[in-house]
Amino acid sequence: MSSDLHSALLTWYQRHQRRLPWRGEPDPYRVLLSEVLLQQTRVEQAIPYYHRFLQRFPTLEALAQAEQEAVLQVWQGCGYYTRARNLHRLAQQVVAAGGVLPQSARGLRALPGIGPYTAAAVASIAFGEPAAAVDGNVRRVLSRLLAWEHPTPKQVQEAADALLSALVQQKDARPGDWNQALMELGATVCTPQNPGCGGCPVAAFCQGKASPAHYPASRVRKQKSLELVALVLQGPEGVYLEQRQGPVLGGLWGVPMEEGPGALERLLARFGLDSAELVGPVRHEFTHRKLHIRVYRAPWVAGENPVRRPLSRLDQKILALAGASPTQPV
DNA sequence: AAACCGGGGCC
DNA sequence: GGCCCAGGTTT
Repeated sequence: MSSDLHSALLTWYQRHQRRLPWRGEPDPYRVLLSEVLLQQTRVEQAIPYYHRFLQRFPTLEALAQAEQEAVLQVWQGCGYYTRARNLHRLAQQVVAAGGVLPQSARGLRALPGIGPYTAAAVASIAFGEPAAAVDGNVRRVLSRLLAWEHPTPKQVQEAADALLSALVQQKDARPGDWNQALMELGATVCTPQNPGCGGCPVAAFCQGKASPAHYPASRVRKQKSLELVALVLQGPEGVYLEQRQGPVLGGLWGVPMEEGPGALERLLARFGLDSAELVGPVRHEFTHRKLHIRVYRAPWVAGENPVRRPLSRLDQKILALAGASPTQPV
């Protein structure tokens, strides 16, 4: 009964899986890198960063020896920059402890930036451990299979564990393939909108196919508006940049920015300026923030070429508007 | 449990 | 404009 579901999905996966750069890679470091890049990031967006990152940091040892700023430079534009900082820390910890990645989900889970999903994904894909990896795809696929509208994380994990346990009963079970098959189904067939139930290999087992849009119920997200002022200081050598601190874009560089009433006055006071020229507005959205930035420009005595620093998309927009975009060195 | 953390593609 | 992505950490 249940093994029909397993064989149907695994057979489908053998035939329909996408060719991805990290598929079939034996190097656990590459598997780990791919999984970290794929955290809340679409496959198509992650692929170029995967190649860039490996070209610059081919091994865990190379990554461990790098400066954090160099790591962020490669990660620039990919978002969720704590991933890059944590992966860097992870490399340094593992190399300091002998240079070998833990091979169990439990051991991996203890490393920075590795949560339950990534630990299970790497342990199963790189080391064959039967650990159920539950991501957004698996949550959606199982919610629909079982017609669960409001599944708790625990419920989903237990359902995934049960399915994997049933698979492991069989001979030559490959937990990594099973996890990837579930995720591949969610990414290409059992999609959030307009799922392709007609071509689904497990439609016969699905209790939610009559109304897949009901499962699971979408989450509520609030987006707050924020008023900001940015100051682009232009000197003979380039633009004044500072390293951002704190949780938002931490570790990246950018132009001075202030929030709320009196933001411009505070910025001018910081640099002892009387006035600055209004260049224009920049709008930028994060998942939970809608930023409205008034960009000002003023001459300054010192600055640098922004191409040498890791910048967020937000600061790239600001610099572009101010006519101070990064220029490649000749 | 809920909030917070980027950027992007699709409808 | 809404949705959500091969999630993790903090509160």
